[in-house]
Amino acid sequence: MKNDVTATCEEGEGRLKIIAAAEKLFADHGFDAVSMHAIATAAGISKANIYHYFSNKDALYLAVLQGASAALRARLQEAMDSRGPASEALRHFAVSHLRHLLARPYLVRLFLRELLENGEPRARDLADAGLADLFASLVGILRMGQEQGELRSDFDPALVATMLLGANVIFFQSRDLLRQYPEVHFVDTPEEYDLAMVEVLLQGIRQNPQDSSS
Amino acid sequence: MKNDVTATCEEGEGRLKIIAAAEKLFADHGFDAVSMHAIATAAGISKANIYHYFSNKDALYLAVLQGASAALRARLQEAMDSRGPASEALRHFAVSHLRHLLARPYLVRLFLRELLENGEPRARDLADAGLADLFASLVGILRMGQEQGELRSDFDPALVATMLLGANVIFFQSRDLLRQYPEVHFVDTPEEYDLAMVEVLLQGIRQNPQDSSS
DNA sequence: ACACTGGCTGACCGACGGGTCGGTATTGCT
DNA sequence: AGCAATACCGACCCGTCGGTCAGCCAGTGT
Repeated sequence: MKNDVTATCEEGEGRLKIIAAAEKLFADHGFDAVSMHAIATAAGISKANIYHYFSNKDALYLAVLQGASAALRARLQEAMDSRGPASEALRHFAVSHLRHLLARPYLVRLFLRELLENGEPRARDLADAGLADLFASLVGILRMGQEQGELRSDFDPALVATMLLGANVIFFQSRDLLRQYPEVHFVDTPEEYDLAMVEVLLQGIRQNPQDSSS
Repeated sequence: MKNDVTATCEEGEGRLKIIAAAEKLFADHGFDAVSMHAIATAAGISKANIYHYFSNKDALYLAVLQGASAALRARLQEAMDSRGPASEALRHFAVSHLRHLLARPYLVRLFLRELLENGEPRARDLADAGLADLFASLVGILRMGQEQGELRSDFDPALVATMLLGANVIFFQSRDLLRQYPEVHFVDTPEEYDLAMVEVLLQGIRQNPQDSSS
């Protein structure tokens, strides 16, 4: 025993290689479509060796999800600190959120997969908790904006939070698909997309009497 | 041969039972997690009998997807005929779209699953085509509204179409999750959600000088 | 009565899945 | 050096997978 605790979760070079390989494969193909042999090969080790680190396939999957959850939460923490006016906070949140989605596509797809699952719970709670965090923080921003009079108070913060999250998720999820349509020109500029999206949320799209220029 | 054509695709009682069972199972658990035996049991027939109707598992899956695609497209046709002012057309579209999503949750999850897939193409194109239809029709409505001066012309129709679709999809996808939060009270009233959502899109959420009452 | 045909089945096959076992290479401590 | 623990592997076990096959059992035309 060279150090105090090894049973927690950190350290372990081989472990990390396994998790990294499994993360990508699970995200790309789903739990059942990925064999332990495939993971082992991708990680450059033998299948039996995986069982040296993880008791079974579910445990490995859970570890991957937990790692993903921790990573995403950590990175999204930045998006969640809201300072300044609500409009600015919203813009910051949206752009930051989308950037993190795009930076970790495997983890995100892992989460979306879990959200779709209707059979084994496996790690639903983890995915749920992640989304709930985002949701709560967004609602907080909006409510603050309402209390300070910057935003109208006759709309449901939860509704707008859902819309913003939905806009980001669908952008992430159907980006490749949208890319095939030439009339869509925001596919490769996520920040632009998000800024315009937040602007629509903020200003609305209906022709307003007082602004008709540009 | 009691009737003219049997080789096309319709009719076939056993066939339909198989497809119905497979549809639910595939939507709930995904392609790889569902065994032919499970489908057979759910359909109340023997596994071998499935191969009497479908050449293999992929063919069955494809048939399910095609059926789903046809069903969804047919039902969504109603949502896509846009008459009247753009605002009304949008409301109609959104509510109708969401209603159809909620009425056929299995099919929809099947599609979302396919959209997530990154491995075998299997039936990506079908799912893609379905989404593209919706997208195109929505963009059409918005563009019309712009040309007729009802909507501002400085926003990207594709952007707003994406937002609306995203809002509906995320509502569908995370409905159960949202239900656990008491502050969210639109979970069980999809029409209300969609009307409010479209209203936000149309009117915006920023405090406008000219309207401050209710 | 007969054969024939289409819906249907249980028994079966090879392949591959997750998981185990016995054993070896490597490391680090004394 | 000796020793124990760790990291790792090839071979194997057994259940289940997708898929096949020979045949059963209605119905039905002759």
